[in-house]
Amino acid sequence: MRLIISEKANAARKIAQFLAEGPVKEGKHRSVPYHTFTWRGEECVSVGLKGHVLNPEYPEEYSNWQKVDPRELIDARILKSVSEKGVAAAVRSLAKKADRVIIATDFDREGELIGVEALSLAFEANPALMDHVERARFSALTKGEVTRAFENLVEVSRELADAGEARQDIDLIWGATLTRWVSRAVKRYGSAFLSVGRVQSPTLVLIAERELERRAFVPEPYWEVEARLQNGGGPFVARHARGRFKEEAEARRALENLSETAVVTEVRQREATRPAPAPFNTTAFLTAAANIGVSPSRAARIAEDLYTEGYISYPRTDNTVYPESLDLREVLGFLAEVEGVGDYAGRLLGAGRLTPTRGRRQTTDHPPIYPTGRASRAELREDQWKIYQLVVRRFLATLSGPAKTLRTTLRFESGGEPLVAGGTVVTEEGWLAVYHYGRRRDEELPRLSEGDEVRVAEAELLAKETQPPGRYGQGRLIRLMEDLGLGTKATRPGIIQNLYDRGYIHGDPIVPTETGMAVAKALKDFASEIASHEMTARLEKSMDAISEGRVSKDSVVEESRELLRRVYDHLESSEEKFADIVWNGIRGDETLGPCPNCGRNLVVRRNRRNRKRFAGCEGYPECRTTFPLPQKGDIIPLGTACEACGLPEIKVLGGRRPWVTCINMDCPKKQEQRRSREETQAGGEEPSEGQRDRKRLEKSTT
DNA sequence: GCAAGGTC
Repeated sequence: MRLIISEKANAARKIAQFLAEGPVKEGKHRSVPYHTFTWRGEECVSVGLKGHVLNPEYPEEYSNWQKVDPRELIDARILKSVSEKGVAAAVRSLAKKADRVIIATDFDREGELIGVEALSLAFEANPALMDHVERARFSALTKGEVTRAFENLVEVSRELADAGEARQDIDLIWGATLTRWVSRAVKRYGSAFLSVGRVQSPTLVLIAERELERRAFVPEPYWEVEARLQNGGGPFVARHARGRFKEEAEARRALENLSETAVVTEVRQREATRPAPAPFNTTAFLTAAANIGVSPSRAARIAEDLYTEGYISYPRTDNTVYPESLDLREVLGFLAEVEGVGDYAGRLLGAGRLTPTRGRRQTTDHPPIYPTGRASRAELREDQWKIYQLVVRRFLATLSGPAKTLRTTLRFESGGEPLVAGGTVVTEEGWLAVYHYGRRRDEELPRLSEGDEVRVAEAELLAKETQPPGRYGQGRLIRLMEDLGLGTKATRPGIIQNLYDRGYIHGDPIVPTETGMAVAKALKDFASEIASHEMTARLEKSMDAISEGRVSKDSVVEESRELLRRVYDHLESSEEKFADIVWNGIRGDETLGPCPNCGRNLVVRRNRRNRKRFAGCEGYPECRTTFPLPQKGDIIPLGTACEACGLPEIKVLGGRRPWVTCINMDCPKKQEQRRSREETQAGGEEPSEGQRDRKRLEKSTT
């Protein structure tokens, strides 16, 4: 029997269907499905893994963080433990009955490594297989590609797998060694540990540096002159053509010069075409999801569910060009019955030739993300429906014509001052009709011609300030990581989520905590190698060299160890400074704001006996001011004061969603909210946000 | 209680 091993259940099933001469028999080893069929007169069994089935880890004797010197991890042996017990058992069991094995995992570095991992399980069960291994390399899960690959079997590439293994080892060695060193230096044990890694640390540094830019930013004041003009119809807004005035006096003079009327001096119209968007690859999908308020990690999770339920295609792809083999009309056929887009899909079907847009990147491993099945709102959860709609609408947009817009610019003269008004309207909807996300409202301007006179109904001076660069949203960060080669399409959402879970960042757009800022700074100062995205770039080059047989895996890993030893030495010699930086950050996250009684800081403290936390004055015992704090969830000091009582405000993470409150249980605002709750409760209505906050504060402090 | 990479 020939055993065919692929990377995932779905691929195993499809391979069986494509190759089978006759029926495919379904079987199961415990819960792992496999497929038996005949190919070229020979019995074959196709089984799918679950990605990596082995995980690198250190031997048991290194498991104590306090007792083991982290330096030992640099040279410690690395074991591979089975991480998917069920799958491993199925592979071993099937291997016993096999006389040949074909590796059919994904055609990339990790795929080759996953194949080699599976082989180690197969050989364990049946050593005779060692001389009977072949590799099927296909880059698309289509009948044509798969049959071609199986008719042209090649050898497993030990070099390619080695490249993957070098990546694994280096990530574990650096990650584990530095995570433990930092956690020890700062004395953060248990769940409070501080993590460090090749991808997460440079990502944290990106966020921290943006925050530093914001802090260093000096806002400059400027003034604008805005006028409300009217010509019979509704009023519209025009601004002084100079835009930003740096001097208030100049702006005021311009404002005062304006007369009661303005005369049109120029009417300009410009047409523009907005081409339909390219098909979804993972990054574009995650970014679009983030823009409609679904975090990348949640979007990835939901897409995975929709994929396994058959609603959308495989969600991890770099491809932005639909393959020839994709039957666009068939997809439109079932979309014609989907709520909200049915009519649109029907019209596309009836309109004749379909010309989908194409993105820059064309790969053949997977198609771009597109809908594969009809769904109704009733059968999906609300967030699943939102994501399904996004994929469906994107697909329809890629088959639609461009949108056309008309930009009108009106110039006026009033009391010798030039004014300008602009507005854009959509003249031809095209794809915008179905893909409405982030669509701007039309800005209508009245139809005016040169020489027309309008009334200046109102004019005012606006005092503004230049703004610092914005914080990264999660979608923006995903794109930035891709540009810098950090992480992969499959891991980026998780990496970002980790930064949240470790207490390095919060909010969206992303705000680093003081601890996150401090860890980023300390790593940059004393272990700059792990703080830069260039480590990944160099690793990629080394991995190419390994896979091309130019260098050995061992020499690359050894060289990396050597570098880490030097980094480690430097860290050890700067341990105090390193720890001080991070402690300062941690203290920053525990500083809530000024004490109302003495002006010193209120900080998060714990009761010695019951370990419960509270806000206490750092002037203790001179000042004995305290306030209760919620016991559950992380507390983020906001640095703001409650407008009602003046006490510090905090954000509490954990629970279903973060909530913001001041630390004062007797705040007049809360009392006000409690009163209105009593009133509305009499009327049988929902309690408001503030009342729930009060309840939570009370509950968590008792 | 370490990382990052697959996949559910």
